[in-house]
Amino acid sequence: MQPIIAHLKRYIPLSGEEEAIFLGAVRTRRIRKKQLLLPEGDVCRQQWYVQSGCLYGYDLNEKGGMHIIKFAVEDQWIGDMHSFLCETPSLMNIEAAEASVVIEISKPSLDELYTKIPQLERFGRLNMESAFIAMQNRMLAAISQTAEERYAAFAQQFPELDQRLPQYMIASYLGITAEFLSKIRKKLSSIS
Amino acid sequence: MQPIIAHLKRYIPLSGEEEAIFLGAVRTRRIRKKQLLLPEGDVCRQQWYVQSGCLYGYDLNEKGGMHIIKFAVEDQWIGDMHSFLCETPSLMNIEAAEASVVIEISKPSLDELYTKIPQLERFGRLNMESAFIAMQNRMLAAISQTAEERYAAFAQQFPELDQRLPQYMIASYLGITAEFLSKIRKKLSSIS
DNA sequence: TCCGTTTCTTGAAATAGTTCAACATTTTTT
DNA sequence: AAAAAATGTTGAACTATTTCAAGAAACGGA
Repeated sequence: MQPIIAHLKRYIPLSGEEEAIFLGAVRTRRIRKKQLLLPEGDVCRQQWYVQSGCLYGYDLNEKGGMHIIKFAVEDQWIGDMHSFLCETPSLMNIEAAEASVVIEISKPSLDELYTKIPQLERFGRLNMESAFIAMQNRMLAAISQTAEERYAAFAQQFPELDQRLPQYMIASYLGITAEFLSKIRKKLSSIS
Repeated sequence: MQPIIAHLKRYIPLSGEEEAIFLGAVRTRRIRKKQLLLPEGDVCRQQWYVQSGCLYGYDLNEKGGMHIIKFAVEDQWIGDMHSFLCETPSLMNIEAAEASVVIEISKPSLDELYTKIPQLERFGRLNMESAFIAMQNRMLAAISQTAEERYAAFAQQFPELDQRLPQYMIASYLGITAEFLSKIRKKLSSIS
C-alpha cells in the first residue's frame, strides 16, 4: 500500500474507492537536495507529505539569518499553513535538506477532497491537533529552558535527526548559534 | 444570541435545532479570580470557552518558576489539548486571572456533538489551524527575536492585554523575568 | 585523488538576560 | 483610613549566549 494511504488510515477509515479518489488528487514529485519548493513571498498553494528524505521550512530575518521553523522527515507533512489557508504571501521558505520523494496536494484538490471524503475533515483536525501540541511543547521549551536543556531534549527525542542533519540546522531549529551548539555538544560528550 | 453560538457561526452554519443541541451539551460557570480550574496532574476533561474575563494556562518548573503557555480572553478557548485528547495527566495548570464566565464542555459531550453535528469537525479543524498558526508565530519569535523585540510586538498586537494583565504574567508569557521586562518598558517609554 | 566547498571547532571579547536584595508603588481587605 | 498583600523598580554582580576571526575537518564532484 502507498505510504500516504497507510498514513491516512492510521487516523480514519477509507474505502478502496476513496483511496483511489485521494490518489487521483495528488502528485508524486522527486526533489533534489537543496531544491527550493516554496520561496518566501509566494503563496503556498500545496502541502507536501514526505515519503522519503527530509524537507525543512525556515524564515530569513533582515540580516539574512536563518531560523528553522520545521523539519519534515518520512511520514510527515510540511507547508506554510498560514499562507496556504489565507492565500497570502508565505513568510517561510521550504527546501530539501536531502534528496526526497514527496506527495504534493494543491489547495483546490484538498478542498474538493474534503467534500468528497468528509471523514478527511477529521483527519485534518487530528493531524492539526498533534501539530499544535508539538508546536506548543517547542514554544514552551524555547521560553523556559536553557540551550543545553533544549539540545539534550532534542537529541533524546529525535536521535536520528541529531545524526542526520548538519549541526548548523539543528542550532537554527533550537534558536542558538552553530558555534554555541558546538560547545554544548563538547560539554555533553565529555560528561557522558 | 449566546456569544458562543455567534462564535461557532463565524466558522460553520448551524440550524436552530443544532444550536439547541449544542447549548444542551455545555454548562455555564462563573469563576472567581485565582480560582484553579485545572491543576497539573489531573486529566483535563473539559475545554473552556471564555465568555468574559481571562484565564491562563501555565507550567511550573522544578524550582517553582511559572511559564505562561496561554492567555484566553473573551471569545477564546483554553484547555490542555494534550491531556484532553490523550486523557493523560495535565502538565499545565489553568486558572483565572480575573473573575470570569466560561462555557464548559466535557470530552464525552464534545465527542457526542461531533457525531450529532458533523460540521463541528470543520469548526474543530479551523479553530485548531488558527491556534497552530498563532503558536508557530510565537515559537518563531521566541527562537529568533530579542526580549525587547518580542515585548514590542506583544504590546502592539495585544495592547489591551498589555494594560490588563500584571507585568509578571506578561514577562512569564514572553519567557523573561519580570525585572527585565520592567527595564525594557522603561527603555521603550523613554524612546517614544 | 585532489580541489573546492561546506561544515565544525576554539578562544577571546562583547552583549543579553538573570538573580538577588532592598525599597517604592498600587491594590485589596478590614 | 489603615494595614496587609500584591506588584513594580532599581542597581550591582553574575551567567548564558553571541559575535568574530582563524583554522581544522569532512564531503562531493571532476
